[in-house]
Amino acid sequence: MLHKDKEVRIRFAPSPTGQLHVGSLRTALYNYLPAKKLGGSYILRIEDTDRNRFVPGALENLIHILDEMGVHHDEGLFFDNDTLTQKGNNGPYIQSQRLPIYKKYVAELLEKGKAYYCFCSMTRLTTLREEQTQKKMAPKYDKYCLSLSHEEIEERLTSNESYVIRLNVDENYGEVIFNDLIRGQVSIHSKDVDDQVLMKSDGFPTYHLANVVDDHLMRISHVIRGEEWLSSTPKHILLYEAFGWELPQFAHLPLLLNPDKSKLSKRQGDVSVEAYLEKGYLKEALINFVALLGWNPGSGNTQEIFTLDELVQQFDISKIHKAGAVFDIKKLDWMNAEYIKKLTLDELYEKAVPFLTQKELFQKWQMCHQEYTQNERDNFIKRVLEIEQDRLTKLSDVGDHNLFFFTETLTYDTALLHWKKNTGVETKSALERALTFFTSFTDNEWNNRKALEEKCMNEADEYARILGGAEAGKGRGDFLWPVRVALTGAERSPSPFDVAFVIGKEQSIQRLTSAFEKLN
RNA sequence: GGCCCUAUCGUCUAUCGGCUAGGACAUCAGGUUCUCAUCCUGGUAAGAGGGGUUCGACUCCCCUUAGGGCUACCA
Repeated sequence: MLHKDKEVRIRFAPSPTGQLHVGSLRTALYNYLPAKKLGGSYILRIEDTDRNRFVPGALENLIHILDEMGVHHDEGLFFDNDTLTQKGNNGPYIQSQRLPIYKKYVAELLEKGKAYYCFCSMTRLTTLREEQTQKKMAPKYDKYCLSLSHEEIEERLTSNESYVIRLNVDENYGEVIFNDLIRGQVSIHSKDVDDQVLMKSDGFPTYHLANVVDDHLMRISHVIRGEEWLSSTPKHILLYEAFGWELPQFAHLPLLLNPDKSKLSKRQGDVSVEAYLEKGYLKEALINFVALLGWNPGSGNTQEIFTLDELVQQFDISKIHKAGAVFDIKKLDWMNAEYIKKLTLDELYEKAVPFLTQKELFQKWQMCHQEYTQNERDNFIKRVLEIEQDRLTKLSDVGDHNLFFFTETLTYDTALLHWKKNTGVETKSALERALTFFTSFTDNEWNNRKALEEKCMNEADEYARILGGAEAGKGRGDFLWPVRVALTGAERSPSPFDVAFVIGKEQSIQRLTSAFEKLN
């Protein structure tokens, strides 16, 4: 099926209209993966033929974000050191710089009678469409200008009349049949194919012309794009045939969907890669997640977590699905948490600090601890992260679950200090005991999380034993619960020894003292 | 309206004629545990409907239904 004898050259050809859509990221990936898997080239071409949709900076942003996501192209348009450059022998790789090429090929079409001038006004086209829809017919151009004489065309051209150039579709051609790598044989009758505009009145080509010309000239072997292009593929095939060019392999990808199954849109949540990155999703998780929306290795392979390299190794176009896939943020959350758990502390630190430092709770903490050196500050952050790592869904969640790390004035109901149905007398003695216990620590011991935990658990057991142990219905909780609440003021939190480890000896003793005094 | 595509748990999916329909997320229950999170165990949950073909259909064919895409001098 795949032309193994032919050089594999696969392109991703986005329009720079703003931020990178997650659907586009997946399309990019589904082009990149087979290109790499088959040992071919992955090319980035920019399709900027719509001047009305020009967005300043969008092009640079597009290239930058693709690069940041790790989907690197071998050929095409690059953005190095703030300047646009092109790499490869098939350029330019931006369509607005290829206008003379399209002119040349459209002239060839004109000459062959496969295309024709059209001078119809917008109002004529609009009324034509209205009439057709009223008669419940499919809106289609009526070939009105096809019958224009050479003289008349010349005359109108010289008088600078506005015109477009249309594809001359032969209604009697019959079924246009093609074999889609994902959908199998697809056929659409030529009578249902419109005389598509190929060259707009502003001299720019439409997608259809530019795409076909460029794919041929750039020797693209596989055209892998969204399903929205499926119904215009016959136009493209007719163009390839008009030029006498060999067809590439086509593969039309299923769409990404909203929870209500409509096409993924901004109305129902974030759609840009940038937005997800800003929300604290890791690029690796995003790539992994999006890759699995419409593809999986199949045949009993239940692997869910993939690196980019593993995706390249295992990818197979024939295993791409036909049906659209709902973008389920819950599964992305799970996957992101998995990736966060796998990070080393240093990696987590590097990725999470930007999120933490922009938080008010952290800024306030920093104000209160201006005496801290950079080292002491980093040390504190790393301790926080060490404890939070298993509790994070997104990087932006850092600190949110454990506010008591950052504030020294705890407000809580004294009743919370008592574990279950404790009398309060025991709570007080537990706090008293914890106070002497923590005071006995050296700084060195305090900095060792494992040792701190071990000693703390021993102390809890010892305390439970003194109270009478299991026989008396007493346990570790009689010690650990009040200590934890004293340190956090919260009903839910990490273990007391973990909290103590983060906030330090001095602060721990201070909080225990304060709790103890509350009980008087 | 026309043309085209699609259809397995709520969601992502395995299955390429033999199925007690498997996995993951979510959800529920239990365990570990001072609480939370992590972790471990288990449960609920699916082949849109109707016809064929076949010894046998989730798998192949047809119809219906539902959803989606396209229907621009946008991509």
